[in-house]
Amino acid sequence: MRVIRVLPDVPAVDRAFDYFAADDLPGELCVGSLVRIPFGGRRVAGWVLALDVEPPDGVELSAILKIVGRGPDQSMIDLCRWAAWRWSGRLTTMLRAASPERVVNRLPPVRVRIATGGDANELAESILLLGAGTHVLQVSPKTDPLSIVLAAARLGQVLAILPTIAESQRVARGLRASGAAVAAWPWDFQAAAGGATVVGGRGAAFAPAPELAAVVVIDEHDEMLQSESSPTWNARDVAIERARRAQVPCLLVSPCPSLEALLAQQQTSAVNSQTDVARVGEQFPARPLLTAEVPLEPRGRLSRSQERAGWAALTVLDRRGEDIGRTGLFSSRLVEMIRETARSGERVVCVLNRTGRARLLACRSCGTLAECEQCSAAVSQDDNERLVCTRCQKERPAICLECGSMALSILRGGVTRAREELEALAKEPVHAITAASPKSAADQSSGSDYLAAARIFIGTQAVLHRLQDVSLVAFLDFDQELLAPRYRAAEEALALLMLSSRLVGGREAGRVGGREGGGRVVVQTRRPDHESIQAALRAEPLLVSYSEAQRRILLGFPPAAAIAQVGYEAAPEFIARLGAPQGIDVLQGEDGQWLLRSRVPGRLQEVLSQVDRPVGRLRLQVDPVRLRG
DNA sequence: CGGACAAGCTGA
DNA sequence: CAGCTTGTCCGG
Repeated sequence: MRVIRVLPDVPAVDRAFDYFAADDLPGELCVGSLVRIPFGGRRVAGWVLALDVEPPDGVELSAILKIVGRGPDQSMIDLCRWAAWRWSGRLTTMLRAASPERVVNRLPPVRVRIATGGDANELAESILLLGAGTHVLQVSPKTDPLSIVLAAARLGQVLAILPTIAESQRVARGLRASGAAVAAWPWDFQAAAGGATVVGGRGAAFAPAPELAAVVVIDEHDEMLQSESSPTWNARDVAIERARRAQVPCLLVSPCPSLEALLAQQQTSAVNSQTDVARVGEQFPARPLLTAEVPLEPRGRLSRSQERAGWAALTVLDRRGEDIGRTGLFSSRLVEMIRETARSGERVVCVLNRTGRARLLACRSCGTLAECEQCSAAVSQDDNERLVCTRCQKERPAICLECGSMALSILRGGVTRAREELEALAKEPVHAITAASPKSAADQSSGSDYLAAARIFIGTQAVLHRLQDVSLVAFLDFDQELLAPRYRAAEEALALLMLSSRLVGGREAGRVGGREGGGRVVVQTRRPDHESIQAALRAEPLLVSYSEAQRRILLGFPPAAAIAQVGYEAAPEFIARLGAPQGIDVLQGEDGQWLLRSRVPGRLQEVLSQVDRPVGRLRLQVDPVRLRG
């Protein structure tokens, strides 16, 4: 009979309990094993956190019911603890991410089968030779991720993390073809634990890898790498920490590197020592924040000509001189380009990040802005022509609250309205695609229906992920991206232009894309000098990094500061319990949410871990991709 | 989270 | 005061 410590798989219970474990239970009992336990009158799953512990006196222990299977090992539990600390989340949430989807009973002997064939990226190979540390590799939009992963997969077991599962599966196929043993996360826990090269989405950051030789993050700037619900852990940052602990190189790959990546690269030489790998008490090594002294230079870069070749030719349509109220969303020059492209049988995609029919309306007779009768936020008009509040979702018919008039004019239109407008201008069918429209509708592989022959599409930025073989991508209102009330707006805008470059250039091996491919990206803007546009125009993404770094330092946003957003009913009580700790700024937002900010490394995490959560719904998001919501 | 139990409200 | 609702606590 042994006494073991188990963390119940109950989100609200962030505490371990001790249990007896009979010696004759079938299955192997080790740290990280998944077990079934009686808990509070129920039977729940749990993780074994420690074996042969000293039980506290005065408590009657129960016995575990069953050893279910294998789970995350000790090093992965430690990494989960770090992530729970870093993003002020619960250990349970992180352990779930690190556990197999289905029961795994036996682990195969560890045997690494490395990649031998395939076209490995030479630049990646040379950077990997530098050894342990975080290395930023700035590539071209059309650099094939597979070639990068292949370069790493020659070293041994590799962890390859990509923003989407779909793209990770493409890379997995390529890796298999070159002779590597591949584990597709989240399905192949067993193979990963057996030494296969792991390929997956952000969750793969927590896959087992006993013989880890390198970690590769593809498109490390991509927001998909961050969890949108709290804890808002970011796979890139988990990858950096994981590689540091394992003393292996971490390759952060992107055509438009994030400030987080460039900062992390700078730090590895300073922070990367064996001594701080072990956790001391509950304290973790805090990474420095961005300062003006940090050089923003990727360690690896393609030649200028190689890099430029992947960025599509960008046409900037300056609308400063125009009366937008009269000319609408489509400048005559743009309509011309759209018609011309469609006439030659090629595909056009227009991007407008506003759904529905109208996003801002005013009464035609009295001029009053249409507001929500309940919370007075601006209302938008949905496809059914009813008015919907953008804040509280309350619906009402399209009537002016002031004078009862039913004639409302659209000040800012959405995709539905723009589609009608474009169809009239282009004189050919235009297809609207939004995140809400069915996935297969625009997928040319799905069928031989009329959409396969369709040439003009319009939609929110979701279209950029839905279509292939496009010759023209047009952003109808790029200022909306540039001036979005989000602190990452400039980087996000550049990422959109990068993604568009891929779309018009294609990234298939042997296909010529980007500038040489003839595809075009067009932006309509009143801010033609904005650094995001200039960066794409000159194929020099670091232009955004330089100006962004200054702005983040000035305004106190990540990675120059740590921030946390606190919301929901329990927020006031949480803030009250927090008090006014040193090194933390507490700012109250107008929408009942609070923003916490600290410019002292690790201080925010330290303070947040000391506050005990009040009862009730609480949203606590550390360094989220987006504020508000 | 979900069950147990205690404290408060209602109705005859 | 039974019977039910609402709140708080705790689980090994």
